[in-house]
This record gives sequence, C-alpha cells and structure tokens, in this order.
Amino acid sequence: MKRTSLAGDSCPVARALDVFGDWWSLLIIRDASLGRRRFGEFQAGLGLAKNILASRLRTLVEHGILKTVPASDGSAYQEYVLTPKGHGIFPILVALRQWSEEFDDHPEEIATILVDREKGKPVRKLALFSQDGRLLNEADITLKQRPEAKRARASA
Amino acid sequence: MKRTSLAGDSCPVARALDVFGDWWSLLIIRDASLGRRRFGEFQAGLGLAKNILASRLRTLVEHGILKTVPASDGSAYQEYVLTPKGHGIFPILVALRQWSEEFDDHPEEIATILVDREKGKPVRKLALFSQDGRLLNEADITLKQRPEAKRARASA
DNA sequence: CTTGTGTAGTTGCAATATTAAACCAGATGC
DNA sequence: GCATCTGGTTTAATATTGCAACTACACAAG
Repeated sequence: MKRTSLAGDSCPVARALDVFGDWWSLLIIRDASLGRRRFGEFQAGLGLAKNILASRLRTLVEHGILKTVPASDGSAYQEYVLTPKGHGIFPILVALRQWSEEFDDHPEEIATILVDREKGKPVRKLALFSQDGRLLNEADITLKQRPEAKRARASA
Repeated sequence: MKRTSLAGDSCPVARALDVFGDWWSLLIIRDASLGRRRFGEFQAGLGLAKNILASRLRTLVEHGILKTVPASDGSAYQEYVLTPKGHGIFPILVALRQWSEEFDDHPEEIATILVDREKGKPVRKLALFSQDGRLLNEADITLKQRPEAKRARASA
C-alpha cells in the first residue's frame, strides 16, 4: 500500500516526477536556485515541518540533485547546493512560473517577474523549436518509439 | 494539520504546484494531452485507484484545466478534455521530459522521443530568450519585484 | 570549563491522504 | 429483460504529513 512508485516507468515525465514530483521538492529546489543553502533557511522560508524537510533533503541528495558541502561561513555545519543535475531543473521552474503568469486566476497576487539580468526586461516565453529552427506548438509534435539500438551491447 | 496549501503564496511556482503539483495530476494531464478522454482510459493507463482518479479529475475540472464534454462516440457518457488553460501546461511536460532525457540515470529505459510531426526529427531543447533575442541561462536572469504587487504571504 | 543559545536534525503521536477492494447505479448490448 | 460495462462512491487498512517535544552537537560568553 505504499505510494505507487513511478521509478520504473518508461515515460520520462513520470520518471522525473518520481524524483521531485511531490509536494515540497520543487519548492526546495526553487529556494536552492535562489541561493538558499542552509537547513534553517529552507525551513523558515518554506514553513514545512523539519522532519519532512530532512526527509526531502535526504532523497534529493540521494538522487544527485543536491549535494552537501561544508558551510561557506567557515562553521562546522553543512550546506545544501544544487548539482548540475539540480540546475537542470531550472527550465521546469521557468515553465511553471510562466504558466501561472499566463493562466492564474489571480495574477495580481504574483509578487515577482523574471527578468534578464543585463537589461532588466521580462524574458520571453519558453519556446520549442524543431531541429531546423521552426517554432513548434503542441499540435506540431508527436511521440516516436525510441530506436532500441544505440548502446553497445555488453560493454565487454 | 491539513496538507499545507500553497494557494495564497506569492510565488508563481508554488501557485502552479498548488493546482497540479500532486502525485497524479500531471500524469493525468499528460494522458489527456495524448488524447485520452475517458475515466476508464485514465484509470487503466495510470493504474491508480478509482477514488483518487475521481478526486483528481474533479479538482482539475474545478481549476479549469479539464472540462467535461459529451462522449465523442455518441454514448451517454462524458469525456474529459483539456481546456486552453490545460493545454498551457504542455511546455511543463516538455521540460520534465527533457530533464529526464538529459539527466536520468537509466535513459535506456525511456521508451519514446519527442519529434516534430512534419520532419519526424527530435525537437530542440526548450530555450529561454531575452526580449531582444539573446539566449539566456540560469545565471543570466534575476527576479524583480512586480510593481503593483498586492498583498500576499511568503517567499519569492 | 561551564553555562546558555542556535542549528540541525530525530522521535512520537494525531490527523490526513492514499490504496485496494467491495459495492452500486445507470447505460449498453444481446 | 438480463447480464455486463462504465463510472463512479464507500469502507477499511496502511502510509504519509504535520506538529511538538526532545536530542546532540556547535558556538559564544563569562
């Protein structure tokens, strides 16, 4: 009766959700990407229970999204920072943000906007392009079975 | 002691997660975007308990992501289809997929690839551009306080 | 070195959510 | 009309979440 795991699923969306698809993980990752590093910072900023936070940090570290490093202030504590795999989640956060900006019923409650650091102007919407540079929308794409070949069989 | 709601949060990421950030909603939306419409299709395809599915469908309809329509086969049953707000989640699904494709520890278990329908070639990675067309990455952006930010609690 | 305070958790318990399975009503098919 | 299919709801067991209390160690002051 455990919560059903999506780990072995063949769908990459499900596989991603299996790693950080719970109620808090993406918010922890968001805070990490904003520079929060310490257990107490996450706990105070998110307002979640400490046992839940400890559990989430543990699994995010296990999955290689966060790693622990010695505290940057020279103390004996540790800090949690994003790995490259964790930084790879950034586009997902942007996509979530842009969906709320476009479709939220109360957009006036949104406090911040994403701007490019150089010019201070809002960014464009994330866009999907074909290999030859055409702009694609949902109707222009389809799923194809992955060619099973690829990896050299038996790396012997 | 209820599961803490993120609905009133000022962060657009949290607001999006409040709507479809649970264990099953995004998978239901994924299936809907692949053309699944019937309760039984979702239930069989996802393998989740029927009461959970019923509950999720109800809240997704309440949030305006799905709507019910008369069955397309002329029967007296109803079907669930994505609204424009629901179709707007598509880039999030793409971002999740691309993260798994790039960072999953067992990418050989991923069954499908996303191709453009016209040429049948894999799509490019989602990309974020500035208003004047420069390609941006995580380090090139920053958050700015929204000018007319109204009341709200908590973080960025 | 002793006391006090802050940080980072763990533990125990109550409340809530998820699951699986049984049940049920209306629609469909024969 | 009767059996079956579809789309749920109900019930009971189990798992997860949230909260509060507790602990262990770090650090700072005296």
